[in-house]
Amino acid sequence: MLKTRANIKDVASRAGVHPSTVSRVLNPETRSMVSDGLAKEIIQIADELGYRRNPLASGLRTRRTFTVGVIIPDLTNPVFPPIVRGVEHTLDSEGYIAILADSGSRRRSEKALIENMKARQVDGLILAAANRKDPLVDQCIEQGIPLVLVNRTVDKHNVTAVINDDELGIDLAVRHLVELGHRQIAYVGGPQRTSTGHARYRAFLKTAKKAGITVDRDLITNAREFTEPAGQAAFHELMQTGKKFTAVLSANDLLALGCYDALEELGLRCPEDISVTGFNDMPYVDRFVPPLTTLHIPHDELGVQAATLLLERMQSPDTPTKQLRLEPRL
Amino acid sequence: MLKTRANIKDVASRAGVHPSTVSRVLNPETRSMVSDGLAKEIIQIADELGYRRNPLASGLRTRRTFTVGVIIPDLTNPVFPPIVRGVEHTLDSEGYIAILADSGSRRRSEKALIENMKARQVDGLILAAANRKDPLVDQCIEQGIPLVLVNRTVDKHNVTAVINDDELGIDLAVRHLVELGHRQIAYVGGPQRTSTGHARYRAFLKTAKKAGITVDRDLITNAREFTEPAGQAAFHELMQTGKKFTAVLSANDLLALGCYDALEELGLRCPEDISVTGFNDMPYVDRFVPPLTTLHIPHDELGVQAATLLLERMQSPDTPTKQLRLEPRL
DNA sequence: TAATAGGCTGCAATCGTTTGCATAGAATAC
DNA sequence: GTATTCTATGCAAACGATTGCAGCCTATTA
Repeated sequence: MLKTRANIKDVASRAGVHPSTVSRVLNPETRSMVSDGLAKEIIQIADELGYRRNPLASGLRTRRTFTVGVIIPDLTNPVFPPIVRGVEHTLDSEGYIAILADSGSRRRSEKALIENMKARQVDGLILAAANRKDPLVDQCIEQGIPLVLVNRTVDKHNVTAVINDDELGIDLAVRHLVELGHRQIAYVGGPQRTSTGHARYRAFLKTAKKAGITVDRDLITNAREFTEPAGQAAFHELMQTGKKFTAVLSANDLLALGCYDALEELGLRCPEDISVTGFNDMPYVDRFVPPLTTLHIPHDELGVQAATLLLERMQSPDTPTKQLRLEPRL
Repeated sequence: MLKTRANIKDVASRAGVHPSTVSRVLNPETRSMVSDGLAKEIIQIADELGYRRNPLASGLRTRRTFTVGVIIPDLTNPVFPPIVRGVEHTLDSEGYIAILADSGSRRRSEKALIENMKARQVDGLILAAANRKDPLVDQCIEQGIPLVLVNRTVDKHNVTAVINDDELGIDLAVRHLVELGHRQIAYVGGPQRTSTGHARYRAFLKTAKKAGITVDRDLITNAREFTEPAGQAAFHELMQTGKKFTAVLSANDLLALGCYDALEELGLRCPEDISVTGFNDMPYVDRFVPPLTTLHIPHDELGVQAATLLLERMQSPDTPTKQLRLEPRL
């Protein structure tokens, strides 16, 4: 029935020392300033009293909160949970906590979100929803908030980011389709304002040329969003060109599912009539009918790496920025 | 190029008043203590200076952090993201933030997690991973931390919880199967240490009896975990009894998927040989082969309600506890 | 032996707000 | 016109930690 948790003064008075001494003992950086014997004794007493440093008081003084903000566009998009989990676990192991904000598809003023995080004195920020040109990112950099992008990046290279190697991914997918004998491959891309949509699109152009297959501009379309309906619409658009194609590569699993919807509407069958390939690795895609060939992206690892890099940057904010690309596989 | 964000003193001196006056103006509770004219002026100046209250300092003094801890067992289980999102959005609209912890399937010492949250002075806690008898829950209650359970609850009724109406759900499922003509229905349940596993099990017994169908104890088995392999094993167990059944109702979608796996191994077909029904509403189950009949649980709403109740409790900690049951549908 | 260096610990200010109490002036009551 | 209530503001002490500086004591050096 403690009134309130023991504080540093309680420990100090019980040990017969000044609070500052206790503080020094409990802080790894200053631990060596106090004699071993006394230190042991203080630690013991702190344990007995169940003392825990008050992060508010500590943060107020030191301006470090051991808190990082994690902003994602939509937690129900299956891409993000594993990322967030990787981030959270990694941060936790270093004593940091994650405050999570789902900016919502409506982009519930991300600016306000970031303002809020800043006001709460987060030590760093992980952003999973950046656009290729993103004023928010610039803003963070200007203000010197340690920042790591994950999943998507921006065009500028002055930001640390952990992303999937889209070029490799598309390369794998195209080669796979070519090996299956496809020569007319259509492409359903994602929004070009995102780095993923853009990179995959360019990778497709490049790889297709390299593989020596027809690259017909009419068979390439970029959806506005990474959603099922957008994929559906895109597929119909492809059909309306009247051109023939035997396979469609889509930049994202949700788009691929949209293609399925369209196929069904048109009474076509997959893969007999047209073969569909996805990109992103939603869980359980292998159970879909028909099973979707897709690329496995190591989302967990994306999160872990992002958190690791952020920890680094928070330690020494002047480490050069870095772009990390993780390898997907079929 | 501000040295640091404006603080209350800056505002005060610019307005020619004492910091306490500024504080009062900016705090809705005490706003009325200061004259309207002055208040307006101060607000204006605060705006100009881009003043934001420092939550650390404020929290240190008031012991409120406008922060709640959200603990879930595994973010990659598709049940939880919508819950978390609902929680986060609701909290955000009231100025609270969510700090998220994924306790990990290994139950990475939840006790430590809660300790950590407590040390960080969260104003409340949302727990999605409770067991029916959960010492952690008792601990929170003892310590008087406002607490709301979501998704699962405990046996005792002295806790506020928002859960799915499992009895109704099972009832719907059983009636559905009966309408399809099934009379021998097997049941693959979940772990009995969880309220969901337990409630669904009891509901099955009750409903089956009510519906007048055979309740053969041999055709009822409870898995140890809500996982695919556990479901698979459970199904094999059912088959080994040698008893005949035409449908299996499983307490969770992952268990249902495990049943599919087992069916496939045995060369049986669904629904021709045996019909499988799930429970939980993973996204995209309708695309599985064969399509899984399952119950839709309003997970978003679960999260929203949990957050709402928690906000209530944090306002007035003595509001009586409440158990909220939301209705699922087929 | 005296002077100096170095190792430990205490002192007190500080981080930015909040809030009980005091007070000055205005308003009301008598 | 004085006494009494309000109202609106200022004062200063917390909240719980950290940290530059000062000072004491012991060990080292000349």
